[in-house]
Amino acid sequence: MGLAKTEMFTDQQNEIALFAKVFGHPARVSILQHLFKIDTCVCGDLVNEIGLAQPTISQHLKELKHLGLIQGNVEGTSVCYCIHKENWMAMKAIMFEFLNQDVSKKQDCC
Amino acid sequence: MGLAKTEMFTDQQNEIALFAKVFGHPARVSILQHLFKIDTCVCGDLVNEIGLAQPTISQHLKELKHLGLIQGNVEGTSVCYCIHKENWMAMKAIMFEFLNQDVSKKQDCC
DNA sequence: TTTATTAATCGTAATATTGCAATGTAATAA
DNA sequence: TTATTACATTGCAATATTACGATTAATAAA
Repeated sequence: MGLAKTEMFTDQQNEIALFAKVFGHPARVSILQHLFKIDTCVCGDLVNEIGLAQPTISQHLKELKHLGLIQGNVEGTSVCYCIHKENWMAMKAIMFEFLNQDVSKKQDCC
Repeated sequence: MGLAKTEMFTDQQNEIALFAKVFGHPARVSILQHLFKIDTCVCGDLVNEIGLAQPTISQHLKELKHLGLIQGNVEGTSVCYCIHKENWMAMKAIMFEFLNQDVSKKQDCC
């Protein structure tokens, strides 16, 4: 049905999935890496940096913003984007907890 | 077009996106958490554990296996699944590098 | 005001994902 | 041999995602 049955999972599981999903496209990974690489915020050159059309980039930015991972401020006719530090760190903590489950104590089964 | 233009991104960006995408569904998050929680491998009870139909679980397992994050061994009529330790740790290193970019030195712009 | 610039939104086509009923397959049990 | 059990595969309907042309909105520059 193309529709995840979120109601049968915990809030934590759904939250992990939401964050992961936003990283599940290379364009958004690229946007975030670029925002990290440059030391200030980006005002508009993301379209040149990445090779996708402006509406496509705008859509990806919207999704990142919707999850709170980036923030955008209007600066004249352009918009300045940067990582939302606090929310990024909060997301990181959630993802780390999931990824960091200790695998070493598991016995070799199978 | 519903089709990611992977050729315009780096291998690293595409790899991060692939791993993230597989975590982008709560059922797969739930499956992985269950495999971590129990100390041995799971022989079949994932369908009871999670409330989805058997073909649906089977499909999610297939995707996890395809990325190498889990392994499954036939054990009579049932199949035993567990985390693939080595591949999990390799994936973790890649995801950590992406998530762990230092946010503290960025100035407040915007 | 007119024109340019920048980015968001709308509409739409192409493709992907999710979920499950039905069916297939392989191993075991009776 | 004939169930039975456990899981995989197939096929399909419903929904989601991706990408972009066209348009709109807002501000800046002329």
